[in-house]
Amino acid sequence: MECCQKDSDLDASTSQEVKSIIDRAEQHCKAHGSRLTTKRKQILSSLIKSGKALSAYELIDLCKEEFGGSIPAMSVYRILRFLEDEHLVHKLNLANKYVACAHISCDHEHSISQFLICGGCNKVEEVSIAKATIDALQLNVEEAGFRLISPQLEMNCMCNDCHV
Amino acid sequence: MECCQKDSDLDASTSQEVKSIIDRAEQHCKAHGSRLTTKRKQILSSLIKSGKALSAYELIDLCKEEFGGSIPAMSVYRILRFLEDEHLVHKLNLANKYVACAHISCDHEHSISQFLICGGCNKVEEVSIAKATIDALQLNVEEAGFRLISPQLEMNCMCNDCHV
DNA sequence: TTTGTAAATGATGCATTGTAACATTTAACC
DNA sequence: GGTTAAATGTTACAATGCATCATTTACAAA
Repeated sequence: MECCQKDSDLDASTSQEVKSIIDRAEQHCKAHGSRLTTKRKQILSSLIKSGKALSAYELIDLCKEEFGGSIPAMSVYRILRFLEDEHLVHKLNLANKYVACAHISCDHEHSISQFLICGGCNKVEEVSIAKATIDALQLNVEEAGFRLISPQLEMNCMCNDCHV
Repeated sequence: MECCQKDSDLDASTSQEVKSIIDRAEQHCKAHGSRLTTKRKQILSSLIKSGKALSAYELIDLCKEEFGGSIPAMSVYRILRFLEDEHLVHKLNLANKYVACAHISCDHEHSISQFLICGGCNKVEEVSIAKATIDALQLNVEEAGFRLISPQLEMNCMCNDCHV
């Protein structure tokens, strides 16, 4: 799991890093027979650059700032769903916001993640969970007569920067 | 933890059981210097009877059906916040819905819960989590430089009744 | 090149959710 | 009763998300 450790010093990736991730995402899409179009790239790179969880409407504003043309809300939602289907973006249901997957440049399929969402600045950390922990939660689910649908864990937190 | 096991056969509580829980909730409020008013009782008992997660607007409809008078949306939201503050109701942020706390009739303060939300029928099971599991998740949080705000876990599931 | 087809995006409108701001009613206490 | 604070009602509105249909774009076959 060393392949995808984040640099701990900076959240905003350099433009070079972003470009490299986007390239990687494009390869990924090609391999799946789908296309990473211009608008889709804009949305994805805005998400990557921000390093935060953003709502659909925040993304609209950000893309307008950065790329000029305004993308209608409907398109943003469709694009976000596309990116989700391609596993390039995660939807955080707790906050109704979206984050770029932290593992786009990794080769391996990543497992169940725990998303730590800062209530102050919306920064999101995507950390992996020990299998034993997952198993324990899963056991609770089965004992209650339920089946897990979306095993991603989301927790409301405060990052150390925001915490006073 | 045997005190608050749910009957596994039926979700809808009998009117007698509901009344007893409401009485208990009223005592709880009195002890805190707050009042469980008629409307608040209506909302709470609707939640208890349903045994499901309900949205604010679903609660409006349900209360109108059951008690006649219609409660305005604004009031429902205020009442839900009150009940939350009194720990009689949990807000499920994943679904933007509300459930009655499963431990109103218990004496002990209950610990961190894992909420299993059925995407089919909105039935909710509130199960407790082993301390070791909580610790493992908490450790992830701290290692990432975050602090937990609301440790309640919510997971999208399907109950066996809904799963085909 | 052209043309046909499906994918992608744009535009419009609407249902739902949640809350702000102010008005009114109710409960409790002197 | 009269006073005061809590609780509830009323109105209006902002934000979110999506359904629906219109238009544009990309790509392949003729």
